[in-house]
Amino acid sequence: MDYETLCQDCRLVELCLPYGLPKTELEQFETIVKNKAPLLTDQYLYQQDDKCRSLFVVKTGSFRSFIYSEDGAEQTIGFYLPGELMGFDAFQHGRFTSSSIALETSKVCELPLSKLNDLCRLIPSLQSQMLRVLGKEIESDHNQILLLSHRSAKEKMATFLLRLSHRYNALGFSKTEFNLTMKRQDIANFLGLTNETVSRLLAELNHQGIITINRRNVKINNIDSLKVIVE
Amino acid sequence: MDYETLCQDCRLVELCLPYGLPKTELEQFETIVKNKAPLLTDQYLYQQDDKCRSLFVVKTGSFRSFIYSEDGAEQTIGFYLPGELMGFDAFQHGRFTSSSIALETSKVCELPLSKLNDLCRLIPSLQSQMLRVLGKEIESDHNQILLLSHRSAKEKMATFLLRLSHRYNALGFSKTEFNLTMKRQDIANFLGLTNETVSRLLAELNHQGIITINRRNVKINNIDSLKVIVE
DNA sequence: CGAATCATTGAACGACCTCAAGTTTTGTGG
DNA sequence: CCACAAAACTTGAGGTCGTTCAATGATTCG
Repeated sequence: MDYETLCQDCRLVELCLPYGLPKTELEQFETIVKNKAPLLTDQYLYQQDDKCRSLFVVKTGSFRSFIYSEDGAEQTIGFYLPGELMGFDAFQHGRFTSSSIALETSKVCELPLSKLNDLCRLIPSLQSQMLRVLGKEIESDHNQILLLSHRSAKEKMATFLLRLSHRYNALGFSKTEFNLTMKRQDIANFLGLTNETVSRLLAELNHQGIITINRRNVKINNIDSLKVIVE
Repeated sequence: MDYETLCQDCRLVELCLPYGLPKTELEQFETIVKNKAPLLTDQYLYQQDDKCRSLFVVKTGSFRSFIYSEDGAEQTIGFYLPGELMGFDAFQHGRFTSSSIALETSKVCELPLSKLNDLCRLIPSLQSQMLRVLGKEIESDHNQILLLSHRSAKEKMATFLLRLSHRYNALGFSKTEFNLTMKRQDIANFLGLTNETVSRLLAELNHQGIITINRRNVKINNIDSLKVIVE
């Protein structure tokens, strides 16, 4: 077996689906994980309406998921960092209702649904984990709804930065300095804004000294100021 | 056993969790369904941060779910009609992350989680149904994100009416005439608008003859016009 | 019947968008 | 490695849609 598929040695195991599984069951889980060739920037992991045969976990890199609305415009639904699962939206009809694209060279673990389902029946705690992760997805969508509904552009921008900071921190990276792997346009679309507005807001935060931004590199100088903006 | 708990005789069974279960398994499922006293208008089904011991299905009436954001303001997350499940957002940490309140006198079926989990292990097709319904919830949240991000107030309003029409139709009710069970304020909040804007938009649609609205009674006179607005 | 809640309507303001031009960075082929 | 084109990003000016504030009307309920 390929070294890379060993969950036991994966630094992300505590954030991932098999979190909390006893060693013997973790070993069972490892056997269903498939490797996939790394994806290059702008390469699709899956496309809307594709038949869904697997779920995917980000191992390295990052992804953007989005939906084509009826008029053909894209709507970004979310960004995925290491340890996060993608593909749940296909559970209803067996086909993906969104597309997922690599924002940089990225690796994923593939979890074939047929095997995953069988294993869930054998391992109740894996079953619970599945539901927990699904609940997390729903909660995160609710937070996004919250953000989009009644927040000013500035609040949206600050929240976006704080959430990224939080997620990178959970991954063991710096919570004050990181690189945005997505375009301004992607952020704007995700937040229900225009890229011009995003550009201006980042410039303003930069000017106020709250962040230092250079292209895609962000340094948060005053995290509390961001929190004040969000309230 | 109370008659009301018999899923076999429930007109909603095709929309509900046990959809597609063979008769013997449906009978098993029925044994875990608990009755609950009907809820009156403005009565909470559950509150944010409550420990989640059960999921709930709307049997009659309707509900509004919402989240208190940090500043204490409410954000309406969704409206629930008969056949729809509530409570999934609690899967992550075992506590509800939203509150649910009856919009009118309403009945629910209660599905105790402990028993439901056990049964899912025994009945694989129930397990699949759970995931399917969860996928539906996620897809519906994604549609809401889509709606909130880049749609004009008019598009939001038209979409809202069309979705209600569609859902009432699926329940066997008229798709052209129904009563709104929620306040203008609730609709506004749900759509990321103000109640004044909702009022004006409904008045405008009424003026154009596309709908006829009288307080909470809506008649859709020209469903195609609504679809044109949505595109 | 009176108070409270819900809904409607008007006028003015402002946040964000649109349009447009310019700058910086990235990518490609010679 | 350079030249050039394309893409990404920034910045400015003006316009618009939806909000805010305010007043009035309709309905519900004790």
